[in-house]
Amino acid sequence: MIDVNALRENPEPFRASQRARQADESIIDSIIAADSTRRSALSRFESLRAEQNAFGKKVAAATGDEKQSLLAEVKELAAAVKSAQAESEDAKAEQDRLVRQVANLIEPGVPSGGEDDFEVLRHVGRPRDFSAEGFEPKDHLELGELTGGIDMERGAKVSGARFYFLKGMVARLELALLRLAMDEAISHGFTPMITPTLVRPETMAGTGFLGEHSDEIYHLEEDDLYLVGTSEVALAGYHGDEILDMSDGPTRYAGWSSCYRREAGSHGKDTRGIIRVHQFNKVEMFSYVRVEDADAEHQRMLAWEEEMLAKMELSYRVIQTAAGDLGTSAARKYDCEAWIPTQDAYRELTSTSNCTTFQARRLNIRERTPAADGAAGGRTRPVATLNGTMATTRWLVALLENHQQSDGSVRIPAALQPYMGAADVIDVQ
RNA sequence: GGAGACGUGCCAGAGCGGCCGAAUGGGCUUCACUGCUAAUGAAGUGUGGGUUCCGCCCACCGAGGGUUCAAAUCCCUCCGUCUCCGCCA
Repeated sequence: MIDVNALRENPEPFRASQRARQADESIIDSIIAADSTRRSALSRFESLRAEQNAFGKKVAAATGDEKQSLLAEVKELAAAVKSAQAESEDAKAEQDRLVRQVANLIEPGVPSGGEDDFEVLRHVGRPRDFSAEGFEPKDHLELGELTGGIDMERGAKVSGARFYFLKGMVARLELALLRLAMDEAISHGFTPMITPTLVRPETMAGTGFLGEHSDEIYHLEEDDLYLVGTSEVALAGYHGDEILDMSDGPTRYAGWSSCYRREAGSHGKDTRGIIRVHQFNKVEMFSYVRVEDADAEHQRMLAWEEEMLAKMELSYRVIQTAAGDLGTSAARKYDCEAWIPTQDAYRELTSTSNCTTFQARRLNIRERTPAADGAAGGRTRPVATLNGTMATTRWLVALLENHQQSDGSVRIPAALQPYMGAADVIDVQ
């Protein structure tokens, strides 16, 4: 959640952020009003409570008749305390309700506007020219079927639409991709993690996914558990309610997990193949850093993603998402989109977000600041969290299509070959 | 699935309904002593919030409710940990 103290001291950036996100700006003033109501209610309650506490000491010391009369006297006070407490709690709840509706304060330079207002930062590599090579590219599903590697029909039979089986060499290709991604992450200082995919409501809410996107998430009614859409959820919750030591630099985790998405509201979109599915696998980078280091870490994550794309020998572009298309938690987001020949389009393969202190505030994750000139006891403050994609099942789409050969076989990028028993091609069956 | 025990500060571990934000031990920090280390002694050492802000006040003893003038302490629910029995991998 956003920093209410900062908002109170200087509301204008928050108003501007709301405007850029095309969100409700008036809520900022509602929060300021709720905050002052809350604080005066709290003061009232606390002074009454102090009075009651003082009285309680007298009651404890007194005996006999004196005690009885004090008891009669304090009863009224107890009732007043109770109602003041209720008022104060209500005011706090109201402020909370408002504050939780506000998405993260955007970072400077994030373009205003919605989904189509992204900024293209650069293009890397050239899209492969199939007409110059003299053949028409097949799409990833056709290639997957030719190589015996993707079975959508049986996926649908067993589990329904948007489910699939990966088989044989394509299954191995996914494992190779994810293992390389993990190894790359490890080499960048990430600790490998295999995470839970079912989480409690508090964890899901903490990462900011239960807001406007809650219809995207699978919920198990019987157990009140949510299936995660990314291991980011578990990795953010991992240090919930903890005070971290950030003196040795960022704490980095690479999460490997299955991811589940309902894809509600995307009926008819990307229905062919495995580009948009209910279940896929992902290796995700997640960093806890000091606020001052957040921007630099974000740039590093983007660079690491680009390294992976380069190893996969894919051409892509890097975009910065516009404010209105950022998630609730993100203050800035970069996507890398790979060229997909049969769609004549760039499609998202990676996404890296700087969530600044937004998630950490909700999940209560702090660090101890170094004490001034060696004195004991530094203060605590929220850390920043960032996440970024190292690889996902969707990458197979780009790999299959971009590295296909005229006969429908698929070349395996050199970086993946060691993970596939040195095979260099996926043959047609 | 059945029966029971327990959840207190960085760790261990006390805690009659008011004198408990919490004994004691360890750890850690600082200081003193010592040629260095060790040992010893002294002081300090949770988090969040309010404020008339070098001080005072409020809240927090797994979480949430309740009883009471007053709850770490009593009652209920939930979460978690452990033990035993049963069952299944």
